[in-house]
Amino acid sequence: MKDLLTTLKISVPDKIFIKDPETSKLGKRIIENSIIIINDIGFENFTFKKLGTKIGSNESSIYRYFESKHKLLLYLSSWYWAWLEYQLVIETFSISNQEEKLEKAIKILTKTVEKDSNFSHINETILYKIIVNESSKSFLTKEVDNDNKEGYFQIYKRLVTRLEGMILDVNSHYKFALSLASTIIEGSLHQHFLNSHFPSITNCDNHKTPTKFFLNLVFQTLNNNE
Amino acid sequence: MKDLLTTLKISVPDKIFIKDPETSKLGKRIIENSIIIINDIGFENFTFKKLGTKIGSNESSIYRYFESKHKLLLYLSSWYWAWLEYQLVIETFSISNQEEKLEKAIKILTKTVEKDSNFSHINETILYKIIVNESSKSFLTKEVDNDNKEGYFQIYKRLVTRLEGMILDVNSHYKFALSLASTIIEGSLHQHFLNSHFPSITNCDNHKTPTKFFLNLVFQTLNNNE
DNA sequence: TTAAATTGATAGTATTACTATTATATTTGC
DNA sequence: GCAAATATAATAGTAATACTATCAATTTAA
Repeated sequence: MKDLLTTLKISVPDKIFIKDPETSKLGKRIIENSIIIINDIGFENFTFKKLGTKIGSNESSIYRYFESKHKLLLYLSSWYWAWLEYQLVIETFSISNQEEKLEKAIKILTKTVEKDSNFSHINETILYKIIVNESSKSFLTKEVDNDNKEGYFQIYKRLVTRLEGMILDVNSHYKFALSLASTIIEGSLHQHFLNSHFPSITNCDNHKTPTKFFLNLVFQTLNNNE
Repeated sequence: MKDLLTTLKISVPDKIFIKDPETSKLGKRIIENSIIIINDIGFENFTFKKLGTKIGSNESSIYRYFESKHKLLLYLSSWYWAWLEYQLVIETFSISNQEEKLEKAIKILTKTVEKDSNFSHINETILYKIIVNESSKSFLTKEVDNDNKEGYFQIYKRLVTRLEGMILDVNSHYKFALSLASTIIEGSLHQHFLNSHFPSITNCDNHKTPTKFFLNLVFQTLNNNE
């Protein structure tokens, strides 16, 4: 897996950026350090000026890569979902038993990202924290329909429909496969968030993981619909 | 129900505001019109200046009620959850059958708010849209732990634990009652959002409602855990 | 009716989220 | 190895945001 990722490039819809940050040293520093700063101070407090200062570069140079910090967030989100999708496809590819395949998929999609794979300038552990805390802001805007039309959420949507397919392969009669798939993916982020900030309204912790919660939820539901 | 609400006051943690908007005409106009503007232009584009212009009042006067627009969002969220909690308690109070009670609770918590009750200056239908689109932003911040300590999320958390109680009354062996409760409440908002903006990743629509999805999910799960 | 409280008007500040211009490096193609 | 193209840096500027402060005018309550 790791080896494959050193040669393969995660690719993000190219309308998201003005200039592909993967094509230059500065671009990579922008991505690497924006992840660190957003995690440190939050997306609202993050500015291109602060990023410029941190990387010893100029605000105006960053604007040549991304037209706004919102686009940068879209980029980071897309990158993360592409990275997860990649793992999902590789790690479930050879599993022929459908239940086993779905189980593996849910494990991948609901786990905490704890180890940085170190194959690039992107620290996936920190990026995962940003996804938990900030990624909803990429679509909870007045521009969401326009952004969607531009294709900025295609990877995320493709991931949901992949999971839907696996759900239907286990039970083709189930009527809410898409809703269940989207609930697993968003709900898992939410349970991780609650574990960190509102432990009184989740059962999830290091032992009772979101993975266990969703595995139980999904299989009890699928095993008992028609 | 409606009659009761004309005499009862929905109460919100009082540290959220500087001056209680319910105690004056201006305060009520602030609440009434902030809901309208936030729904129109989104929370990011909403400012106290724009609100002041709309209600023919001064920016500085609004600051005497809320120290920031974030506090106003916390107020609106708390108000909404208190309003929902009120309905939940009243409408499930006299149901003795536990399954029936939980069913009723899920129906209340996952339904689309479509009719304005008209008992006050607050339009619940529009407020509901704000909850769907903006309420996550009330806790997805760097200040969340502090805000939580101040008690700003107490009504929301109480609502989740009420639902947890009802889940446990149906199946006391189930290990994820809190996580299921929080998933129902947040997940339902998310499915409504997807229905409006990303219909390709949800099965939910006017006929296949989030209510049906969650009712099926919850009862299949609870009926098959120990 | 007088004081207290509320609201309005105006001004001011630091920061944000950019755009524009010009100068200086760096890379590349021949 | 050098010119041309491209990328980056520096500086300046703008309208808007998210406030705070002050003081005057108005309303309300004792």
